[in-house]
Amino acid sequence: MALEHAILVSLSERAASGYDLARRFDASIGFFWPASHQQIYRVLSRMQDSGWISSTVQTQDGRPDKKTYAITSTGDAELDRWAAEPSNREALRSDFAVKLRGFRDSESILIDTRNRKADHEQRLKEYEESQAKFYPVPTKLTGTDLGAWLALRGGIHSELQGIAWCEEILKHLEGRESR
Amino acid sequence: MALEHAILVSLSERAASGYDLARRFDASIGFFWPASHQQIYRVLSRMQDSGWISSTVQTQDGRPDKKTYAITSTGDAELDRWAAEPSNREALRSDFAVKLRGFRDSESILIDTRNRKADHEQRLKEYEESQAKFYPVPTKLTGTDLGAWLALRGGIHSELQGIAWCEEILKHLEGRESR
DNA sequence: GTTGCATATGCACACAGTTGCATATAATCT
DNA sequence: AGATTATATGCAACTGTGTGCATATGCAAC
Repeated sequence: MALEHAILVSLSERAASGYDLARRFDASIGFFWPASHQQIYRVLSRMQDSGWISSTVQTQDGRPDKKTYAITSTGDAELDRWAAEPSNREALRSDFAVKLRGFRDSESILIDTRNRKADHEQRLKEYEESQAKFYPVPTKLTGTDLGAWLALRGGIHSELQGIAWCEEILKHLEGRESR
Repeated sequence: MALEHAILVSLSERAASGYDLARRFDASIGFFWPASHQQIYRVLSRMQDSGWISSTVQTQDGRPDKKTYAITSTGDAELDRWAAEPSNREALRSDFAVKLRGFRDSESILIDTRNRKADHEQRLKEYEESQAKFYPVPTKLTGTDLGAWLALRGGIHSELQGIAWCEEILKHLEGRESR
């Protein structure tokens, strides 16, 4: 029951179609809650049935028709209810950690680790660009912007941690190899 | 397709019953791949059908019968195959980050953040105790032990990062409140 | 003696997420 | 003219996870 709320958050910022949301999920909210367009369309129908959102069909020229969804007052109340509810800690669930724990082949772990590190660095770069672009003066932020910035900070912390871990692994495994 | 492999890793260390595995998952492998006993029993059946594990029933006195599972050579081969396969990066999926991003009520976020911080600290303590107990001299570790230690290091990094994030949030939100 | 806990195994339903497929318009590129 | 890309929406099947329920033994505490 959290994709619903991620969508509500996104729609509370601005009304959007399923397609728009799918793109937003690829770029911003999706950093913290990834979702495919199929999933988004399915959940949007469900949310409309619950009365959390309403839709209007727009005819566009040069493009297919577009169903734009907007948050309703019921949806807004639900968002309030959810925000007040304590969030439960997401469990760590890492394929890679299990693989490390099993430790069969040092070579494939090294390759994996280097790839992961590059991946973390790439993501970190995206986050930092986003931070520089949207929140250049963090001390002046208030309300929603402050929250969004702090969420982004979480992403940045997470990538930095991932990189530190990879470096620690490389330090210990590459050292062993060369000996 | 990863609970299977987490179980294979665990069984490759020592044969076990579903019940044993459930307890191990609560304590060690489960740090990186949580699983309930129901899920474990279900997957064990599936794995036996695939020939990855074999079982023997043991009659115990004073306790219900026990089905002990051991890894087969097929299972070992599967573990090798899986270890060589590149692991895909687990996506960040955080309810809390979405809530921050939405930022409705600063008070409930503060409560949430303090709880999360305490939670991270608790988990960190467990990891550090485990580290002190099982891997007191990391530089001397080799093979499986080195891998298990590096996995644990990942957990430690992750908790430290979580704590740092919480502190950053508190710094910014508590500051705002008092003004 | 009965309540609760640890041991031990499992079914069934619900819900969430992934993947593959399907369809349609229109602009741009080759 | 044909291919690709972007816009736009959705169904269906499968897989994985979570939650509740069911059952059985035996020990220890109250």
